[in-house]
Amino acid sequence: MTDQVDISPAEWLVMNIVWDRQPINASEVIKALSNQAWTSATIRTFLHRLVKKGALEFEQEGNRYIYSAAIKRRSSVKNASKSFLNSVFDGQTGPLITHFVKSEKLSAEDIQNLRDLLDQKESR
Amino acid sequence: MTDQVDISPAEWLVMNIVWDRQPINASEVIKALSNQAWTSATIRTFLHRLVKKGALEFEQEGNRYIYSAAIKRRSSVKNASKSFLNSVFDGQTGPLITHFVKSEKLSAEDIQNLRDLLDQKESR
DNA sequence: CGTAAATAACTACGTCCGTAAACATTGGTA
DNA sequence: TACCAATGTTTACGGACGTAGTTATTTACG
Repeated sequence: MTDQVDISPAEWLVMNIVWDRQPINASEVIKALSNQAWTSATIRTFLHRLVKKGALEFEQEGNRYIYSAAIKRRSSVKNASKSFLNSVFDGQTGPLITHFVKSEKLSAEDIQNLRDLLDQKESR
Repeated sequence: MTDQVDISPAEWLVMNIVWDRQPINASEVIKALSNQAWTSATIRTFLHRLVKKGALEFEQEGNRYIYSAAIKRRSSVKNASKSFLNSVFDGQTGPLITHFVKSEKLSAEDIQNLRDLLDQKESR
């Protein structure tokens, strides 16, 4: 509700790093994303844009910035998930979940967690 | 694998109509999307672009086109879902499913279906 | 047959995105 | 202190996207 910042797919990778390890500086983010085929300049652009969008904030320390998230992960995930649900699955949650259960791997633990969740869900 | 056509969020709404009701002409698509705040010209642009992308094909009948999907819904959903999973949930299916189970409504039927699915999933 | 209505094709336009190079600034090191 | 390396800032660019107006074509109706 309060947030509503649009995060692009590439930017999501950056945000997830920051949410996981904030506060964090640019070179650490770059290192964490070295598996992606991006130059450091590209990642710095993403950081810059995310600050401009209001998704990140920073504190200056010497000549570098230490980034932190300025928006909540929970609500950002919620926004993005809702959009995805509505466009790809026409708002139908059942089919969406079915799809992921069917086509992705789940550990025994994941499965047990889900069973528990479904129990809770039902008993209310 | 074979497909790999990028479908934008707005285009997904169009594709879902077509997959559900093909073959279908433009004005039927427009009517089906009258809940969206789009002019008919906008929707015609989407149809046009989708043909160009190879996601739709058509047969001419008089002065109008009858559209059908040229790509499989299953694999398109799979592609889009994979991208979403990777960017927003960092590839982790468990958290993704948990999120949707927690934050969206599920009918008793949905829940039962899921339980069955989990049983199958486990026993192999 | 002429003309209006429907339909498709073409054009447009600002923004976002992925992708980065070029430039400016600052701080550490020789 | 001079200069290189790291870091941030600015600029760039083509393509996709949402959004639609304009133009051309075709068909149905009066």
